[in-house]
Amino acid sequence: MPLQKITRDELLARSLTVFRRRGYHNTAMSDLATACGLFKGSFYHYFESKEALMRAVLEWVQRSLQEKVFSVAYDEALPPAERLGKVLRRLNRALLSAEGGCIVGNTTLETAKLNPEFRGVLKEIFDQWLAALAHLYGSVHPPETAARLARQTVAELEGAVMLSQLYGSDEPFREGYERALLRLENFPV
Amino acid sequence: MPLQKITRDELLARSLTVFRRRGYHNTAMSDLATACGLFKGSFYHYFESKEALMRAVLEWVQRSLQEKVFSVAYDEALPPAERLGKVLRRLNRALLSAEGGCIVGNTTLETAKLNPEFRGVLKEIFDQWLAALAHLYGSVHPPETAARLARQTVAELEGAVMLSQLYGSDEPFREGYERALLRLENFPV
DNA sequence: GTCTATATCAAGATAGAC
DNA sequence: GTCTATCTTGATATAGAC
Repeated sequence: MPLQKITRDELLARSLTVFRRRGYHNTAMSDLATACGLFKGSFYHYFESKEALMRAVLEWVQRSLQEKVFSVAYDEALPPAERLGKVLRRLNRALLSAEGGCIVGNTTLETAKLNPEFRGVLKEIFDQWLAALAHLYGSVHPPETAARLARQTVAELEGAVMLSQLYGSDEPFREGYERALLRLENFPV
Repeated sequence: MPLQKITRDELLARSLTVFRRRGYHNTAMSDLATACGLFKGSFYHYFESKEALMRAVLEWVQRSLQEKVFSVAYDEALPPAERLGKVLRRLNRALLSAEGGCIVGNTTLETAKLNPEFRGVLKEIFDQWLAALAHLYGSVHPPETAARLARQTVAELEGAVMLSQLYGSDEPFREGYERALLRLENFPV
């Protein structure tokens, strides 16, 4: 039942959920159109191709994460531990506990090897994620250690989402989340 | 230039490398045929469908890992630390340092949500992987801790492969590898 | 067991009416 | 801005010759 009108941001948001669940190559323009209440021909009024749409989705994710999540790591009004907790909670909601898992991790494994443009945006996202965590861990650890803990945390969270998705259980992810917090307490978890 | 003859195992091995690099949905039967020196019609002499082929590939991976890698964890002729080193080195060669990353992780994120048959084999692989590591960590830690460390290690290695693939650097993976070893030394890494 | 040829279908994309 | 209709391509899969 086609809608009368839809904003570009709404298109991106709905496309995101479809890509996250079905993956990039397995998603058809008709899937996206249906999810947006459009007929598939109409989609090309907004985006010239499926690839351009995915690029726009990833760029939108990158901007949202930087503005609403990673930026919290640099908010000097809060103590580092609170910042980290806030970042992790927001990551969890925005990225990691959604149906279909993590659009960033999914798309990285499926397409980053093959598509340089996707790879570029995905690297930006991971760069900003790593920088935010390294900045926080840097309040307790020397810079080298902080950077290493950031890599460990990101790897662990992405791997934990994979296991949580596969087993249909929150446990692996919750464990990763707890350990990410402990790394600010001078525990070398 | 088509070969004269090819064994089923050779087909599986070559198909595996193609699926690992290109992903499942993005791989065409013609890609697989070319990699095997066959014309695409000939492929259906061995496998009734692309899905059946992928299933066979995953089952083959599962058997190989259990026989050649995970089984080492239970070899009582060696001390646990040596067993763990051996398991990790073999995992590294078989699964994690190959071009295109890890077929198990890639296929999990791309297809496990959508295809119950793939999900079954993939779960088996992760179950056996987790059990092998938990068994080894169990030589130093209580069972609950050992199981948790196994989950942490698997998650971290899969996430590290993702980052290593994306950045074209071995570092994230090597770090995960080192930490996996330290977890047997009573360090809660 | 492998090849050629082909059937069938779905997907990405475009054109033009409303 | 959305719809209908259609073009084109490429993919899975099959049939039958060699």
